[in-house]
Amino acid sequence: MPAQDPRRAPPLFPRSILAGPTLDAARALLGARLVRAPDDSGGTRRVGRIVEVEAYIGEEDRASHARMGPTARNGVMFGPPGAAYVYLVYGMHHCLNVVTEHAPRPAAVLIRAVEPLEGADAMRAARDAASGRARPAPAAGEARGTASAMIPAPARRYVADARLAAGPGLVAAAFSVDRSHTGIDLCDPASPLRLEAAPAGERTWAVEATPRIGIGYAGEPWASVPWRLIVTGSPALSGRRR
DNA sequence: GCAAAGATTTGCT
DNA sequence: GCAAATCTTTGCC
Repeated sequence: MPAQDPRRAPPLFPRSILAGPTLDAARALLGARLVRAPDDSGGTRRVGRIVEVEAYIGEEDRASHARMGPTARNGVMFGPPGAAYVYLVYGMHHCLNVVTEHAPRPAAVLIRAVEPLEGADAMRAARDAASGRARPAPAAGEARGTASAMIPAPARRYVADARLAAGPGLVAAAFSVDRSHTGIDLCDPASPLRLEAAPAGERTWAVEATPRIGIGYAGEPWASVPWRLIVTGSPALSGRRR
């Protein structure tokens, strides 16, 4: 089989899929790549394979942030597909969503877990930064601004590469995503954070559907609809391991 | 203007 | 297995 031309542009994730029904988009996002371009927060490119997502569909979905209509927080959900929607939960964790369907219908897919493929070290550093474990050294008198001086992170429990982004808050932390990313176009190859399609020929994977996590307040049927989709058997799925 | 809960993660009991 | 950490957004007075 011929080697792929390395100069070829990365396979973009098609916006047309995100513009379609949200459950179809969610299914298609499994296996796709979440890509973080190199920047100040991490010197290397970070890439992860999406293995767990949840769909939030329409104003009628009582588990969705769109349930109370457009607000300052959720406004981007009512906009065009492909935009990032990032919010803060529990006052400390960020969650990354991909906006789906056509404006003004509000819908999005929450990226709950990815399998690291590139840049695991940068992901570890970003997690430490997000959790405040590695802090900038205190300014010493007039010699301020030595941004490279960092207090080493205290010892912490070992985390396997596959578990670095095994949860929605961890995905955002590992990829240095926060609310400032809300509204950026995830289908634009120039965006610092973007989606890419899985390489052609990558083998297919089994998918399972389960109820969504942590939305019991929504009541039925919303609490039970199987709108959480996972790649069967992935070591990077959210939740505590046995 | 204030009180309550949240699309989570972690560490300790 | 349970509770703390932490702050924005929403709901009600």
